[in-house]
Amino acid sequence: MTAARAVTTTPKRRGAVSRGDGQPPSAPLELTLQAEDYLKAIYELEREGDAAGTNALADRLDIAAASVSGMLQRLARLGLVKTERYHGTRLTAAGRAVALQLIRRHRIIESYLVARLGFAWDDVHDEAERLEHAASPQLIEAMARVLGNPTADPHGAPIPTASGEIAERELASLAALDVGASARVAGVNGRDPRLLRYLGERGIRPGVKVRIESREPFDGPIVVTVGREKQAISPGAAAHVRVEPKAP
Amino acid sequence: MTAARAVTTTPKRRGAVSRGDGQPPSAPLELTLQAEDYLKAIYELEREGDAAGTNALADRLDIAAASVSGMLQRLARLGLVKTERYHGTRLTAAGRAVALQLIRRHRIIESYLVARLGFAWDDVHDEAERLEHAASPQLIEAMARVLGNPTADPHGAPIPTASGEIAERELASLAALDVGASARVAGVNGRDPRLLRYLGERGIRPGVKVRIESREPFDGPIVVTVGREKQAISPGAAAHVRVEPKAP
DNA sequence: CAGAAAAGTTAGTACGTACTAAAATACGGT
DNA sequence: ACCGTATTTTAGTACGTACTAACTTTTCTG
Repeated sequence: MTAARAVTTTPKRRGAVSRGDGQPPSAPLELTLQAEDYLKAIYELEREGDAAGTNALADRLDIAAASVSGMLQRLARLGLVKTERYHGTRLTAAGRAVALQLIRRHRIIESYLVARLGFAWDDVHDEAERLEHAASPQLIEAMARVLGNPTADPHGAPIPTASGEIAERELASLAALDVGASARVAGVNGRDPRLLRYLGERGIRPGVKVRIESREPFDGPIVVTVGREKQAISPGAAAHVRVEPKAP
Repeated sequence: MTAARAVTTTPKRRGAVSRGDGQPPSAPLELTLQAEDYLKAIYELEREGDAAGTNALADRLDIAAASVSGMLQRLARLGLVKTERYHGTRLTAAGRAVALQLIRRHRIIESYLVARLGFAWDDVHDEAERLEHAASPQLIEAMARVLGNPTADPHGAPIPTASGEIAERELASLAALDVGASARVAGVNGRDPRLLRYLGERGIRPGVKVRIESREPFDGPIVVTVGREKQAISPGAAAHVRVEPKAP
């Protein structure tokens, strides 16, 4: 068969996940599931430090750094991020709005699964991770309504409002507290259900009071009092526990 | 920069939507969202006639016929369909199993949205269409449990069991009934919410008894008695109403 | 401050999924 | 049996997203 030139004649929009939220006035802004994941990850990394580094992103998303570079350029083209060549990436206002909506979806879904469908708090992350890309705003708001518009998810993380405001508290990591300090557990970061279960079994859950008893050198265990029991946990695990420091 | 040969070194699996149902023993079988949509559409077309034609599929999925051809070859490679060149496509047993699981997901989600989240029966299709690809088996079974394992969705369509059995009833189209015949509405086919709402407003809903009063020639309206009122509807709309014929 | 290590980018490739245009096949009616 | 139309497939292209390899830039350390 001989050559046939394909004359590009405005094909229709493809690849993006339509969530059926018809916004006729202005921007359609349909993002792919992957793009959404990047934005959320950038948001989180920005919160944990400064601009999100390419390798850190690659690590978190389990994607090769080179691929991340490429995607960041695409997101920059869409006006969702601002990348400073060789110096990390930040969300623009538009990008942050998308990320916050995703986080709202995620946390409401987690809350709903635990409250209404009998899921364990340590077993909802992956489910929410998938559903957050598929759920329409109507579904999310219906879930929120049924739950009485919760303000925190089962891990203690605050839920952004529908208009994208989030009550970020000043939190420290359990691993960073001094010996003798007391704190209230605000939440537990982390995607790994085993870690969540492990901590949960030791009583480390949102709302619980803890006190640092001692810490061993050379990355040794941290001993904390939880309720009336003492628990020795690794600094690695403790790093995922977000706490609200208290006066002794 | 000079040429660099990319040496293919077994990259990791990509593109498919992992639903987190870890089946370590045999087949992973992770399908993309699109592949799943094709399988469902083929299932439906097979039920409405014989092998699914490429154009019919293209029509239903709103995709160019050429693209459908390509995808069918991929699905055939995966052993999910059997295509007889130029003569339509059928699901294999494996393909049918996937389609039935999707239909189960879809119908349970629809049921749940109506029963627990205040959605209107004519407004759940699109939401379910997206969620069915993201929901894990655990979520689906949790929803089913909460609802008491329903056997039909809000449109009256039967829900396949978790093991893939479906109670397909012998149904006729309202458009095909003779004048004077009575029937019970079993369900309404269709993705178009306007049609569903239109019919619903006229009392045509699953479970309702109808009687054909008259039909006009040249594709004219069909007059049916619904409850104690007479309604004149177009044959096009009537064709979407599935009924269980009854003795007069 | 130089050189090594770390971090990031570019180049080239692959695959899934879509498109248009054009060719091939099948089918119904004269 | 033939011809035109409908259906389907192939050819060629595009784009998003991923990969590895190789290169560049920045940062850290002796």
